[in-house]
Amino acid sequence: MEDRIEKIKQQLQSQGYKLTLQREATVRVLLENEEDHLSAEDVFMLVKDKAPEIGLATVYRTLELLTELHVVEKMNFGDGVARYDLRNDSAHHHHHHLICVQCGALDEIMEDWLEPLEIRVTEEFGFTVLDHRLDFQGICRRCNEKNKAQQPPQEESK
Amino acid sequence: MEDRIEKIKQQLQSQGYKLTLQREATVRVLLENEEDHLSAEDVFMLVKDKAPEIGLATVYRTLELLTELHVVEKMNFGDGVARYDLRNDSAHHHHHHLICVQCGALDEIMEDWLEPLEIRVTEEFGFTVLDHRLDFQGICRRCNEKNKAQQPPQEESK
DNA sequence: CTAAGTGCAAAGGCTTTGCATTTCT
DNA sequence: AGAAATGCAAAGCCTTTGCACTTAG
Repeated sequence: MEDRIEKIKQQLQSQGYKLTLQREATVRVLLENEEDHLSAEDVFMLVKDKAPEIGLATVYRTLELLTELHVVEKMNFGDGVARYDLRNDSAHHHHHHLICVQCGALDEIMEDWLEPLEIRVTEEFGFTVLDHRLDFQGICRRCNEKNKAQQPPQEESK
Repeated sequence: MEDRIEKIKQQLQSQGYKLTLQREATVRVLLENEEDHLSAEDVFMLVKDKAPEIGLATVYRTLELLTELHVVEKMNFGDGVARYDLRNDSAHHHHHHLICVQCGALDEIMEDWLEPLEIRVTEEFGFTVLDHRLDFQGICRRCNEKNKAQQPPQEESK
């Protein structure tokens, strides 16, 4: 944990960036919530516990900086909010998402299923893959079961 | 072409929606630009040729309606603008994207490479797949060649 | 000391909404 | 006729930016 912070610190410093209290607090929040996909607003609220004076703009600026340094990955699930994930740049962190359109649950597949496809992309398209995103939209197990139990209406509510 | 418009018309009517000039014009624009990923603004500008009085709000409302009816697919490439694609709901239209991070080119793979993975998702996660999205980010063939020709600088421009 | 970073508030995009008016069925 | 749809402008989000002040190195 501390060593990972240390590493990110050095990454910042080696690029000539300063190590401010706000930046460290932000990185800590990201580390402590590695499993989640936090929005800037989420990070802001969490980071205020550690650095109450921090402003939302600084959080945005820090997340942008970390994205440039490839420390975090900026993601977009189509709900209009950017979400940020710490990158495990050791192994390809590349997880895939299962997004339930009924209840909104977001599940993850932690394995990387795409290696073979990346090879195909490279060979057939001359395209060098740096990153990828695979999302499935559908009905999650829980909703599937719920629906089976109580025969659902034909029409969607909206 | 006309038959596809007819089909969408009927789809609208069968759900009790009215067939306005604006909606038809919007659908035509989408049909005529099927290969592109138009933003609402793009659609708006194109549709103004056919229906000059139309307002941007109507375009948004129409695109939202068509999304609900699964006539179009709303997409998000992370640049903060929603883009809309007509869905070929006959065959799984599901194309994948190759996004070049250097020049911004957006190429497509028109085949569906994910059938086997969908089966796995269903079996291993009890998740019913309705749709999916697969994007690769990286360097396109053209940029790769350009880079090889003129040994590129070590640092990115920004 | 001085350039980089911060906080605040204002400004920017894209998208949605309220409301009076128009239009389809 | 009556409900649905439209256009316009205003309002709503999330995000970025300008600027004076603070701080890390």
